[in-house]
Amino acid sequence: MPDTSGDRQQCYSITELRREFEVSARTLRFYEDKGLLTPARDGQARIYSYRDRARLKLILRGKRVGFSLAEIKEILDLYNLRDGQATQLKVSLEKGREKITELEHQRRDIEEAIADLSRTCEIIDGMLKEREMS
Amino acid sequence: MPDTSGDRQQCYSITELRREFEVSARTLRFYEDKGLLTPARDGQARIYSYRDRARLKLILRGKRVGFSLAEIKEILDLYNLRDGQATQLKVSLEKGREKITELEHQRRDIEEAIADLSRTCEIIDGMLKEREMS
DNA sequence: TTTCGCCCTAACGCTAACGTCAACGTAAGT
DNA sequence: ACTTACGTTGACGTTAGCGTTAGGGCGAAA
Repeated sequence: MPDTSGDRQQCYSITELRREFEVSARTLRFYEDKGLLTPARDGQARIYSYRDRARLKLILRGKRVGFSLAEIKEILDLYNLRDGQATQLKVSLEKGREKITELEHQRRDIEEAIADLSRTCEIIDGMLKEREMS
Repeated sequence: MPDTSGDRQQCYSITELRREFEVSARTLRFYEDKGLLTPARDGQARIYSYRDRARLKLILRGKRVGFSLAEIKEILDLYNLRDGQATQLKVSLEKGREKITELEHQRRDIEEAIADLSRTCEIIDGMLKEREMS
């Protein structure tokens, strides 16, 4: 019987992580300061687990879609609920659904922006082709 | 024959605009400082045209989708090309298409974020229902 | 006339999200 | 023994995007 339990010994140093995601070490420490990441320690050195890596991924995506670090923290906390009182769970559920509708609005904004820009690009393209005629 | 040309005499004071879009007057002036808006003047007072209003709309949407004011300015400039050399037009076209692919990436990010959050919300929901059983 | 309400400029203040620099420890290669 | 690479903790600097006084003008209502 193979041991499938503690097998995920995937660990990362700070430089491994910063290279993979192209962020500075400063940034990773900053996120830790803000409670977004909580890597283990080997003496002083930080050791990032697979879960830390996953969280970082979420953080960066959150940033790309325009969330502040504070908001991202809220979202990360959502993924951390194993325990928690029922009332607390309800609050979290509420927050999660709010974020979702927020994201859906953003998606619409983005689609409109894409549509507008596409139209404009085609107009410019048209202007260029007209000039080629002359 | 009705005059369809100069008919759009739609003008807005700074307070009208700030109320409609729920931004501060300071913000509108700031955007002007940054060259994002260029309202006409009546003495010192700003007079915003219908086009200014449209630009503001674009600015705010740009912000919502995470563009910096500098990037938004670039985009706004795209909408302003009536003149311009052919080479300049090509550059603009290039920029516009870059923004579009950027936006498409963002849309994917957002869709993934929505999917993740939805799953998490359902899990939390499941946890709540389990507790109701006991 | 005084008080409103709306408008202006100029300039300092503030928060977020890091960058950057100083000063230091440790472990490995030469 | 020295350098090089990687790690650490402060702590100050920087940029963007406004907020917030401070100080004043203009026209209508009381």
